[in-house]
Amino acid sequence: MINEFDLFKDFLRQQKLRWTPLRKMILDIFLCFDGHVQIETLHEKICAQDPSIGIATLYRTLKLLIDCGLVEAHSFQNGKKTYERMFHVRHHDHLICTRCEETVEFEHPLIEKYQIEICESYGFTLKSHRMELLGICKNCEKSGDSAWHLSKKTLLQSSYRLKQGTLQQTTRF
Amino acid sequence: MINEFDLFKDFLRQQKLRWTPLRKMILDIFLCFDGHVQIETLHEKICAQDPSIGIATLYRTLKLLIDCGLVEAHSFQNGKKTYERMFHVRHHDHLICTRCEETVEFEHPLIEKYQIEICESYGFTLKSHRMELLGICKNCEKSGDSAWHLSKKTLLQSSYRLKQGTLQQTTRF
DNA sequence: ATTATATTGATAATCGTTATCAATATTAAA
DNA sequence: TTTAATATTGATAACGATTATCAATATAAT
Repeated sequence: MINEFDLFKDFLRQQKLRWTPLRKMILDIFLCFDGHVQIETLHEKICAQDPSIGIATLYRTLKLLIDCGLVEAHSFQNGKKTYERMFHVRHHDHLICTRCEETVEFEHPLIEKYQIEICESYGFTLKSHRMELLGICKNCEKSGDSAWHLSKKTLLQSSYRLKQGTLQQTTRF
Repeated sequence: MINEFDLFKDFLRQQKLRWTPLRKMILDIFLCFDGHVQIETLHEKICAQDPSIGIATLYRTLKLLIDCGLVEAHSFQNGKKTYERMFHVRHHDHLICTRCEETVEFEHPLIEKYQIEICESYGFTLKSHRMELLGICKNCEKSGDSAWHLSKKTLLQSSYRLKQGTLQQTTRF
């Protein structure tokens, strides 16, 4: 049964690139993680094994892993990307609380089925998908906050900082 | 019937912020666009009316529009964000070609229904969702690239450039 | 062996986005 | 109205994640 390492090796050979100890190590460490990993996290774990490894190599290797389909990159609002294993994992989607950021993974076979139908009707070949349900979890709902949930950034704008003392009153009405 | 301008005005008043001609103008221009708009596009159109307006104000105003729920930001792989109108528009999801980035909007009532069920079963209150189906559109499928679809970035890496002449052979096998 | 090519780490560059700041405009208070 | 307080704005510096560059080294092909 083919595994990630074989697939990566094949890919590299086809591209006339090289299967190096470093690339093996990075793939190895990447596969330790489930779900979405950030570069930072990977880099820390890699440095624990060998601190001499540069961040550029990590980015480069991840790009190769993406190109050969083992990994998928996702962009988030904070400007960072996360990298997700795409081989030998059961697909799942995310339910995210927008207040506390609690995340629940779920899957729903019927939704998947309709996704395929939709793609076909537009002449697309479905490769993957991302579905995020954004809501408020039970706990946060109970502790009921303001109607406008301001971003931290906005709240910290200079003009807001001046009236920091009264902020609480102005944001809940 | 309440409109975007009233809603924004209300929001600003509640936050003790000001309803200025500039903010009106930016909202006005933003609403000219359907679907996803990039900062760049907005800035061009705004500068056509008044070239003295700084990009920082545009970012700031967009953040306010996000905070009051009129706009939603999406992050894309190229590191740019797009801004999408979220009021008085029918909700839709996206079908995206990962090769040419062509985007199709669609909606599917049954999927929406299941989403609500899922949320309820986890005790979440659904506020919004994002669903992106990633695939290959008909055109790109036809022009059939290699099994490994290399990112432009990877192809332009220095080591690849050296064998540029033979690139075509090495990438399709 | 010798040559050609790929890999690596260090670090500079890039680029979208944010923060800072001084000048100006607006609102509130007197 | 005058004055004080606060918000807005534009220019531009700073930031931070990612990428490109380059010289040194490693690996493969001949």
